[in-house]
Amino acid sequence: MRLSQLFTRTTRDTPADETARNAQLLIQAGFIHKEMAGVYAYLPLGKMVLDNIVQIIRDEMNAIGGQEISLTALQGKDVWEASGRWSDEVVDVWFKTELNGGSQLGLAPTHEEPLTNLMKRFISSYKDLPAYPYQFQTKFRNELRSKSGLMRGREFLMKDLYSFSKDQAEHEAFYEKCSEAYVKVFDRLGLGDITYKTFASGGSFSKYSHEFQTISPVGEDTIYVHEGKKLAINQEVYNDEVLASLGITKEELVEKTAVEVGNIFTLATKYSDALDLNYAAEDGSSEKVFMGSYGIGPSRLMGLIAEHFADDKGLVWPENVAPAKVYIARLGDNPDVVTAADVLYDRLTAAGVGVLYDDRAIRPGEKFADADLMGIPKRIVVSDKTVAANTLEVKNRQDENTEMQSLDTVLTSLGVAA
RNA sequence: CGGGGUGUAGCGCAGUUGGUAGCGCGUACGGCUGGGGACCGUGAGGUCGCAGGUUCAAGUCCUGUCACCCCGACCA
Repeated sequence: MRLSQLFTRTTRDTPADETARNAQLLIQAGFIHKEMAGVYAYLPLGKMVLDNIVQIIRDEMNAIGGQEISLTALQGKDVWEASGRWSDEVVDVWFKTELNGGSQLGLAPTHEEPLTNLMKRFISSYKDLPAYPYQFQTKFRNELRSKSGLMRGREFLMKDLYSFSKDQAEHEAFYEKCSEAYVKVFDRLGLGDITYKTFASGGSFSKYSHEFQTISPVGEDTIYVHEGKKLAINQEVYNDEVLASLGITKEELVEKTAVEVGNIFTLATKYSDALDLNYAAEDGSSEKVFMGSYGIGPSRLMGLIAEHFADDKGLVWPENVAPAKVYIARLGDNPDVVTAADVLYDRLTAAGVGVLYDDRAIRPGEKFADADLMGIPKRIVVSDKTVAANTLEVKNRQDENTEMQSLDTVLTSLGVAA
């Protein structure tokens, strides 16, 4: 993308109404726009980051048999009444509204009920199981107070996968598989080193569950980490019973603050009971479907990644999620420089390498500042100097020093045939 | 939902004892400059959050209301 064409712009000042570093930087760099507290719009560069995160999750969900769907945000109350969750006393974050005729509707805060109900159309025999539908959906939760920028919104994106299994054994095998897939997701997002599978409370679903917690000073959860076993225990279930069951002593654990980036729950037959989701077993008897749910918040991850890697110059995106791999800073508009920069841009673009091409008529300092603020992994300068030497100047976002490289070397290093 | 704070140009802000609104950034045009957000000049840009009240006169005082931020409680 040519920056002369991009409609967003960076700003020097940080927004006054944000204290969360992730929101400040993302707004300053033009990645997002704040619509209201806890509600953010994604602008071109921000949408690219979000899409990259979504795609990584999609890859891994597909790899374990997930089938992508898209459920509705508008929900009738019937299915929720069946499980007892329509009541504001049970679920206190509902946004509710109604049709012209007066029928009550809710903006879905999650999707267990409607999906379970939907699956009744397709699950009638053991031959129909297991099934692993998942979606990326906007969830609406009327939080009393929203904060931390993208990390706790009233409207946010969530990947939720639901497993429908014949029995507990089949469920547990998938539960483990999904857990492994989550590890891959966080590795690919660059958070693997600081993300721990965490033993946690099952909330309204079951006694225990697992969360994936990423160590971060802006986190809202307290966890106890066991480095050797690469696992952790959430403070809410930090007790002797849990410690004993995991074969761990308190002395081996270190207290940390963390952000919940994923969770996996065993739902068992809670929803199949409530909504009568049954199947005919091999012997002809009617059995309840055994369920699980598995969530990851891509928008929260975007905020966390922004927050975690940022430095005093701005955002620093891991390569896998960056809106572009390369930032071409073209200094000046001498014909030879323009030609050299255009050639580089065209070669990379043709090869599918994401590029932000700064072809704007502004001073070099501004281009460097924007390249840093936007957090693009590799910056390549094309100028009179580089053209005269028949080279390109390359600098990685985190490095101080630059390096002169030939066009071929640059292309090869980016996986493009020279 | 309790406590505290803030709403003035696209963004960041100033505005004294009430007297009819200003600065920086950005933006338009011209000049100059050309490797870390330069500089000079000339412009455009406002329902002072909203509603009511007091007053000859309200950005400024009073009442109500909406929104935003922080701390707490709650929460993927």
